[in-house]
Amino acid sequence: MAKNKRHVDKEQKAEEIELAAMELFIDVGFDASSMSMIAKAANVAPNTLYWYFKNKDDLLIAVLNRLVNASMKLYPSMMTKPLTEQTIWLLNQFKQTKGLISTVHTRIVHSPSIATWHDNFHRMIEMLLTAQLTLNGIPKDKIPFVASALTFVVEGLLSHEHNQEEEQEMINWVLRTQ
Amino acid sequence: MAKNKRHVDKEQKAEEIELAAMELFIDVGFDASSMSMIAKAANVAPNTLYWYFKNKDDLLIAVLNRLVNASMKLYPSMMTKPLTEQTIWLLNQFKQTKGLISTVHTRIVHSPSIATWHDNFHRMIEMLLTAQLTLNGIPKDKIPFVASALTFVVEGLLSHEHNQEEEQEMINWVLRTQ
DNA sequence: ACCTGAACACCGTTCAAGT
DNA sequence: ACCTGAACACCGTTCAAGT
Repeated sequence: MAKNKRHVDKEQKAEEIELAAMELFIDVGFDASSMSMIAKAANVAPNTLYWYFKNKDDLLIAVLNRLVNASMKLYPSMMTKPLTEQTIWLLNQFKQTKGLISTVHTRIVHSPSIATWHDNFHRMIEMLLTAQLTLNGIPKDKIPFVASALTFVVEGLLSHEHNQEEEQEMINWVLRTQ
Repeated sequence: MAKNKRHVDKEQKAEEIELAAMELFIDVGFDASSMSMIAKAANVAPNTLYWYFKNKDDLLIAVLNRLVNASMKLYPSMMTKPLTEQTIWLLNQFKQTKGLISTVHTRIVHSPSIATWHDNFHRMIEMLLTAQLTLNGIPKDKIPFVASALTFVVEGLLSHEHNQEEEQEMINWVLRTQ
């Protein structure tokens, strides 16, 4: 049906825009990626972006979801590995989007939708960690604490350069807690 | 001498601008504080700011130095207290400038002077922590590690809401490491 | 429903001109 | 040396008009 085809086209166009935005956000950063640049990369007029996304923050959220989904798709194959290895893997996944993490933190104050996204993201990570820490025999009452500590260390390692040994050492140190 | 008086006036005007910028940066954030708003608050024309500061990032650096100096002026009275208490105090000092921390991290990529400032800031914190950890009998070879961990935990506690007990617990945990 | 040209208010910054 | 009015190129976003 024509109606269905149109729907598919809309999804496709939105995807093109999100992919163009994703590349620019990662390569040159959120602030330096103007809506005009994104539009040009997606072969549409600048204001066309506003047909698909309420504003630039909403486009950022779409891109963030895409990145998280891509990582989560790969995660099942890591799930059975040791927790240290899993954490290092997660760290490296996030490293590719280093810049977007501080962008999210900066925009939380001005954008309620970014704030909500950030909350949900941390809730998801917390659930994932809680499940894994339980499997690894961490005492139930210590889990929220270790999950927080692990989050802090990963974020810390993301925003300050450390070599691979130091990263290993810090992650192991958190996980040795009991 | 007239020459000297002129010099004093220049310092005073620069101070007024920095104080106006500081208030706005803290209250509404760096991005939301336009150069025009800052100029109005300092009773000068917008382009006058560029006589005193090369650009908006340089004005940010001046404000950051002001904030750090204000904290460091209070620090000596804390120096003799237990390390846990010192860290909590430091955490609370930084809490007032929560937003500027992620601003700095975001701008590092685009501004070499912000990047340099950030490096120097962490070098200073590292030195301060190294001295204090030594006084507290932490083994010499463990110090760089504990200093990093403490930095990560403080930054983590700054960007994610935690209650006072949790803050205490996390800081104690890092310091218990040996 | 989907897309665009043109415009809007604003941004950081520069420049020529004034004292 | 210090300050400004006016302008520049750009920004995110809106609106009226087209298909």
